Amino acid sequence: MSEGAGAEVPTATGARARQREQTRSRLVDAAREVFADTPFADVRVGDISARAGVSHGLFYHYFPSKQDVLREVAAQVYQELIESLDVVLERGGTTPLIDRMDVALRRALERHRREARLIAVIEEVSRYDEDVAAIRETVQRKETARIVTLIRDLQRLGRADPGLDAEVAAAALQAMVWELGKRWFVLEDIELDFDHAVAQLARIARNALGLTAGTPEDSLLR
Amino acid sequence: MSEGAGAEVPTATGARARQREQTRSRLVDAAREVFADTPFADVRVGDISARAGVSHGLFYHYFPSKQDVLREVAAQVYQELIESLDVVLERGGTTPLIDRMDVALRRALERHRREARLIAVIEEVSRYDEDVAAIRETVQRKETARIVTLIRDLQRLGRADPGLDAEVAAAALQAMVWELGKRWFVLEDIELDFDHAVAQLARIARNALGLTAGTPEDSLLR
Amino acid sequence: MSEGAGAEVPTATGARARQREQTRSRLVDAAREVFADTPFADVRVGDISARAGVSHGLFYHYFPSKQDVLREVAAQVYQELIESLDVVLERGGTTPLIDRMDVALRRALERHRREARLIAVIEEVSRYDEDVAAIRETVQRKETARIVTLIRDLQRLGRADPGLDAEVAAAALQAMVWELGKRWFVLEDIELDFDHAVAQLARIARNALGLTAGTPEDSLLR
Amino acid sequence: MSEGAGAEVPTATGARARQREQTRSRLVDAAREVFADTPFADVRVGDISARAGVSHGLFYHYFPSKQDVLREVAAQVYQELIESLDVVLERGGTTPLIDRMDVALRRALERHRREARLIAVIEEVSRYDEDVAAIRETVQRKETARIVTLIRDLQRLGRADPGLDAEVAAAALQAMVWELGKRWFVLEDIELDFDHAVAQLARIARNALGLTAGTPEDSLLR
DNA sequence: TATGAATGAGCATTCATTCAT
DNA sequence: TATGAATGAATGCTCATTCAT
Repeated sequence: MSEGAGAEVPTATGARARQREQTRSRLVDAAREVFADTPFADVRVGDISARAGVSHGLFYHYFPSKQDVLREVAAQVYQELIESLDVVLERGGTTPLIDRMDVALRRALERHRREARLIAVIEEVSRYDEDVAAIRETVQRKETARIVTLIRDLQRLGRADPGLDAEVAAAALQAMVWELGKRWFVLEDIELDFDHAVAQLARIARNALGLTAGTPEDSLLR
Repeated sequence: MSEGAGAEVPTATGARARQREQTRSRLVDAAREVFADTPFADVRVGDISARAGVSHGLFYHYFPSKQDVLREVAAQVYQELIESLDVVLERGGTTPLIDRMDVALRRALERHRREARLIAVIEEVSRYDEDVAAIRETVQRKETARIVTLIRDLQRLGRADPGLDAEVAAAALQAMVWELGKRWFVLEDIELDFDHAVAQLARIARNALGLTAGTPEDSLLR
Repeated sequence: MSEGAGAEVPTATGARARQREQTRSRLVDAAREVFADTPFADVRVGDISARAGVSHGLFYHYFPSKQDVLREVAAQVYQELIESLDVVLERGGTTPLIDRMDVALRRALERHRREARLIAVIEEVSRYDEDVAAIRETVQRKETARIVTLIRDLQRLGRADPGLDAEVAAAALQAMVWELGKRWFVLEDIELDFDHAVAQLARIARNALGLTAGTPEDSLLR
Repeated sequence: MSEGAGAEVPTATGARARQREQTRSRLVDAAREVFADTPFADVRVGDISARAGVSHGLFYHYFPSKQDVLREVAAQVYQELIESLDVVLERGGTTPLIDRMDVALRRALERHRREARLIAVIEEVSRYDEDVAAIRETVQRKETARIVTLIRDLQRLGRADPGLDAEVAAAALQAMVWELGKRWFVLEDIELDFDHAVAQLARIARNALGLTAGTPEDSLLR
C-alpha cells in the first residue's frame, strides 16, 4: 500500500470530522426548510430530524435545542443577506456612486424574495430570544451603516438633499424594503410585477433622497 | 310560576347580559395585556383568565380558543388604528390636502408607539391564522387605498411626481411606517427623538412623492 | 326546603374541598404503596396516578413532582413513627421509667416491621433531597433527644452506668434498632422470632446502659 | 507473515492484556469515585467513562452495564472491609480475646469513615439488584459469624452474659456500627469526636455483652 | 482495543379542553 | 354564569446501547 500506516489515523479522523460536518449541515438545511414552512412554535424537533433523515435523538448531539438551530440558521441567512449587499455598497466598489441605491434595492429585494419566510421567523423569534435578537440586530445595524455612509457621500457631493438626517433616511429606506418584502412575499398582500416594482421603488428612493441626475463624470465617483 | 313576577325576567336577563358583556370585555382586556407581554405561543389560556380575575374554565364560555380572543383583539386594535387615520385622510376632511401626509404620518407613528407590541403579535399570528390574516389584510388594504387616493389627488393637481405608480408608492410609504414602528418600539433597535424623527420622515415622504410647496389657495383643496 | 339557599354555596365549597382532599389522599396513599414496592428512581408518576385510579395529568394538580409526594409520604410515616414512641418516652407517662426502654424498643420494632420499606426509601432519597433530609433529620433528632433524656433520668437515679455519654449511647441504641429493622424486614438477611428477638434486644439494651433491676418503689418513678 | 517475528505475538498479547487490565481498573476506580458522589440512579455511563478518560463506547467492552461495575466495586469495597476485620477477629490472632471487640469496633469505624458513601450506595442498590445483594449478604454474614464466634468464645470462658443469644447480639452490635457509620459519615446527622465516640461505643458494647474485666492470663486466651 | 456517531425507547411535564357541581 | 377538578394528547429531552470505522 502506498499510503503510510501513520496517515491512517488522521485520515480516519478527517473522515469522522467530514461525516460530522455533513450530518450537521443536513440538520441545518432541514431546519431551514422546516422553519420556512411552519410557525416556529409548532416546529417539533422530530420534524427537523425526520426531514434530515436522522434519528430524533441525534439532533441533540448537535444542538441543545430548537432555538439553537434557529440561531445557526439565522446567522447563515443574515450572512448571505449582508454579503449580497456588501459588494454593492462597499466604498471603492465598481458600481458608480449614483447608481448604488438602485442596485442595492434590487439585490435586497431579490434576496428577500428568496428568504422572506425565514426572515419573518427570525424576526419573530428575535422578539424573545436574546441570541437571535443579537444576530438580527448586528446585521441590520451593519446594513444601515452602509446606507448611512452612502447617503452622506452623496450629500457631500451635493447630490442628495442636505436637509436629511442620514441616519433616519437610511433606517426609513431599509424599513421600506424589509416590510415590503414581508408583505409581498410572505403575507402576499401585494401583487406586483417584480421589475416594475423595483423600478418604482428606485424612483421613490431617489426622490426621497433628493438625488440629482448624474453627469458623465459620475462614473468616476466611487 | 312560583318565581317572582314576569317583569323580573327581562330585568334579570338585562342584568345577565350586562354582566356577560362585562366579563367578556374583562377577558379581552386581559388578553390585550398578556399578548403584549408574552410570545403568542407561550400564552396560556390560564394566563388570560387569571389576569381577568376569572376561573380558568370560564374562558371557554366566551371564546372557543386562544386564537379567537386574539381575533377579537386584532379587530379592536386595527379598528383604532384606522379610525385615527380616517379623520385625516378621508376626502372632505378639514386638513389641507398638501398637509395630510404629514399629519397622517404623525398620527400613525403615535398609534404604533402605543400598540407596537400587539401589532407585532397580530402580524405574526396572521402568518398562520386565516381569520387574523383576513382582519389584518382588510385594514391594511383600506389604509393603503386611502393613501393611494391621496397620492392620486395630489398627482391630479400637479403637486406630486406624475411618474409614480400610486399603488406602489402608497405601499412603500405604509411599509416604511409599520416597519419603523416595529424596530423603534418593539425591537428597540432605533433610538430617535420622536418629533425630530417625525419631521424627517415627513420630509422623506414629501421628497418621495415629489410634493411641491403649496400656495395660499391650497387650503381650499381638500 | 328547610336548608337556607345561602347555605348551598358553603356546602358546595365544602364538597369541593372534601373531594379535593379525597383525591389528594388517594394519591398519597397510592404513592406510599408504590414507593414501598419500587426503587425510587424507577417509580414513574404514571404508576402512582394509575394506582390512585386517576389520570396521569391530575397528579400535577396536586404535586409538582415525584419528589414532592415523597416529601408528603415521608412526613406522614415519620409522624406516625414518632407518635408511637412519644406515648412511651414522654416524661410523665404511665410507663415506669425502668421499663420504658423495653416498651419503646418493642414499639419501634413493630413500627419498623410495618414501614421498613418506606423508611429505607426515605433514607435513600434523603441523601440527595434536602427537603426529605430535613424531615428525616428532624424526626430522628427528636427521637434521639427523647432517649437521651431517658438515659439521663436513669443516670440521675443511679440506675444507669454513669460513665456513659448519654448522647452517644442514645444514638447507638437508636442506630441499632433502625439498622436491624432494615436488615430484618427489608434486606431480609435475618430470620428471627419477633418476640424472642425483642426480648434479647431489650436485654442487650439494658446491659448496654448498665440498668440495675428495679425495686417495688420504681413504679413511682416516672 | 510480513509482520514482525512470532515471538512478538505473545509479547504483544501480554502488552494487550496488561493494557486491558489497566483500562479496566481505571474504569472501576472512576466508578468508585462517581458512585461516591452521585445518587446511583443519576450516574450515567458517560460520567464513568469520562472520569476514566476513555470513550463512552469503550465502557461496554468491559462491562455490560452500570450495575455490573457496581458489582465489581461492591466486591472490592466489601473485600477491604472484611479483610480489615479478619486480622482482629480470626481465631488465633494476636489480639487478646477480651480486647478484640474494642479493636474490631475501631477498625470497623475507621473503614466506614472512609467508605461510608459507597457502602450506602451498595446497600441501596442491593435492595433491587440480586447480584449486589448477594455480595453484600455474603460479606455481612461472614462478619456476623465472626462476631458470633467471638461472643460464644467469651461466653464459654464465663466472660460474657450467658443469657445472650449470640446470634442476636452479634447482629445488634454489627447493626449499631453500620448505621452509626451512615449517620455520622454520610447523613452527617451526628457530630462526634472520633476517639471519644469509639471509646464510648466500646464501653457500650462491653456493657451489652456483659464483659467482665480480664485477668493477666487473659492475654493467653486467643 | 478504541472511538464517537447514531439509534430509539422511555418518561416527565404541560396545557387546551371538558364537565360535574 | 361560574368554578376548578379531571382528562389525555402531545412533545421535549435523556441516555443506555449498538455499530461502523
